[in-house]
Amino acid sequence: MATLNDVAKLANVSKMTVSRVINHPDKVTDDLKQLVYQAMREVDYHPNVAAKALVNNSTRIIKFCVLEDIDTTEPYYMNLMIGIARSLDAQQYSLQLVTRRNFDIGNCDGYVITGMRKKDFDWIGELKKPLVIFGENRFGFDYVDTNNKAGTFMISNLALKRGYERLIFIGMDSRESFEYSREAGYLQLLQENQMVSEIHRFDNHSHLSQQFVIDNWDKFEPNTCFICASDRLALGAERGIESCGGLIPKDYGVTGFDGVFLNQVAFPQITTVKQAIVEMGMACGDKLLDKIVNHIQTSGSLMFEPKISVGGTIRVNVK
Amino acid sequence: MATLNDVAKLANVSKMTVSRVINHPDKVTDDLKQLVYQAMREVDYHPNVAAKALVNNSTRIIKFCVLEDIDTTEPYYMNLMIGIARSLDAQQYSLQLVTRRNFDIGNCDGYVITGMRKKDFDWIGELKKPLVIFGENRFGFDYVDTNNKAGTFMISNLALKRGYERLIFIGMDSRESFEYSREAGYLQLLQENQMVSEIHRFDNHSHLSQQFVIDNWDKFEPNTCFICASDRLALGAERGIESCGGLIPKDYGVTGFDGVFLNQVAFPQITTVKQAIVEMGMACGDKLLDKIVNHIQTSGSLMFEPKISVGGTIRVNVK
DNA sequence: TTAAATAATGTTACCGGTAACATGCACGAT
DNA sequence: ATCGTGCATGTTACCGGTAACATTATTTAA
Repeated sequence: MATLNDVAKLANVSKMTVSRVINHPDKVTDDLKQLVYQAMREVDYHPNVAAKALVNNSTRIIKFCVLEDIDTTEPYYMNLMIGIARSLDAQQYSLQLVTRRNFDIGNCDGYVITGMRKKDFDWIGELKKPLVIFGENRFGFDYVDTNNKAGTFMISNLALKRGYERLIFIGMDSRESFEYSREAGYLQLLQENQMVSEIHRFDNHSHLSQQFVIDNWDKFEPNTCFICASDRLALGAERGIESCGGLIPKDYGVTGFDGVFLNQVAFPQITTVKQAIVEMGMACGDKLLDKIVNHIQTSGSLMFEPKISVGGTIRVNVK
Repeated sequence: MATLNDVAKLANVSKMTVSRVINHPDKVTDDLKQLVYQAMREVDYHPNVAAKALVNNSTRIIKFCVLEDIDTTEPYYMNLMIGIARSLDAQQYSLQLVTRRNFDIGNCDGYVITGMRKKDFDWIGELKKPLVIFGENRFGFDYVDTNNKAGTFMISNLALKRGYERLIFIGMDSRESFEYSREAGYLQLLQENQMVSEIHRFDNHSHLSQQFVIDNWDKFEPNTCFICASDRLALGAERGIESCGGLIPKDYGVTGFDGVFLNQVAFPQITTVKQAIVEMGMACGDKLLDKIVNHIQTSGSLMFEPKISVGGTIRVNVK
């Protein structure tokens, strides 16, 4: 690999001038810059990341910390990682995947943390390196997330427009911010339309929502739509309805939330709120690097507007 | 952060002695070793990875390259990554996720490559850094994989033991090594039992196997089991059978392959060949680091024996 | 006209490790 | 007693960058 020195010799200048061309180009004359650029191209110069890291006392490593149980979340986080990695690569940072188990092992320059719960507030606050949280939170940490409230509002509205008269919310049994926001979107729509709300909550497993639908089947009149807080719950609801002989989407509607993988393997595919996960991953990376490079303490949060992904679980036209 | 020098001063020795205690402990007397260890503990010494990387002309970065389209494979690879990351972390290496797009950007010390197809043989052969392929191949690259043949043999045998009289294989329409091996396991069992084989191949999408079952429903007599080369195909077959009114597992059986996620979201859950993916990921990491650290050219391949994950798509007892 | 300010480039030292060589000391053979 | 030998430890230089300071050339102000 060619080094600064190689470039310097070829261009007949000192290492320092080459370094300046890269880092402080305004302090070098245009003539020299051209010379140096030319030499860099000739020897195919790429900076040595380790040397930079050493002199800057940095590691060029970003830890991506997944605090949730990985197996409940796999497909989702893979996309997020791809986004983060894409952003970091561009600036020669590399991504390290950690969990609660091995969080402390080894050094890094910053963190992207996801799956944070209330109880994590304390130790995360103690961290000395910049961080970005993936997932809304009310503790003041910078975060990136989907606009959860807008998502459920939007899809509840769609269900209403398609003629379902009763909207029942099936939420996640966790007192976390994103869940509140999703419920809030549903509630807002119902209030605006003077409808009666009904919310049930379960752990995020399809068999629980499925069982719920089966157990209460006699209470659900045709023309009901289940607004679910996750595709997993929607999948269960869909199965429950089908096993009770309900017709989807004619008599019963189901909507999900996430739009990663599960909505597609369901049959019929779930009409869901699709999050722009790869893009959010890139935003996490960009935001974090910005904080690291420019020594910014707080840079505010970022909400991505979700889109509706059309499947076959709600009617295409008004009944 | 404490450095070698800090430790050295505290222990009243030179940097070099401390370095030797770490890297060549046999060249230092026991007394000094104790002294140095004590000092290291006192200042909480952790080696500076960047400095090591600089002097060894290494990067401490391993690229994990997914050559397949990520969206068809998400849940699978997330687990693999977790395994790889776990292995690398222990030795202070960090993992970089790359795809075809950004493969060349930035330096590294080695590669774990997955989703390799025949056409990739050439350029992978040109790589100058150590590599491990995830997924069997017949080009001589070291690999880690499940024993695919044993897997389909095992599960076909189970179907047979449970009394299904006809076994139909639904494979993937790709002329890759792992597919051949999976078919081979099936074929071997059928030959040993003097049964007639029947193989169909599709792209790895559930709706294709589903459509196939529906289109040919009249040809499938009760007591048939579909041995599928992936959980995705199995999911489709399961749906096809159900939509035609076939009873699972009473009259029809379905088996899958992979045991990651999809088999669990199916209903009933798919009886499948479960791969030990996290462990294989760790093996990839360990193998690669071994090659890097010890300058080994070729270290042979590694086959993991799969296990059967029992779901509800084949009978529990003989009919 | 000349001293002082300013801009462009070069020199040196350092980041935290490690290899290679240098030193000093104990011990056995002569 | 003398010398070589081997072992334990220390010194030096270097990996590839960058900050801080030094030097030189060019302007500007008095």
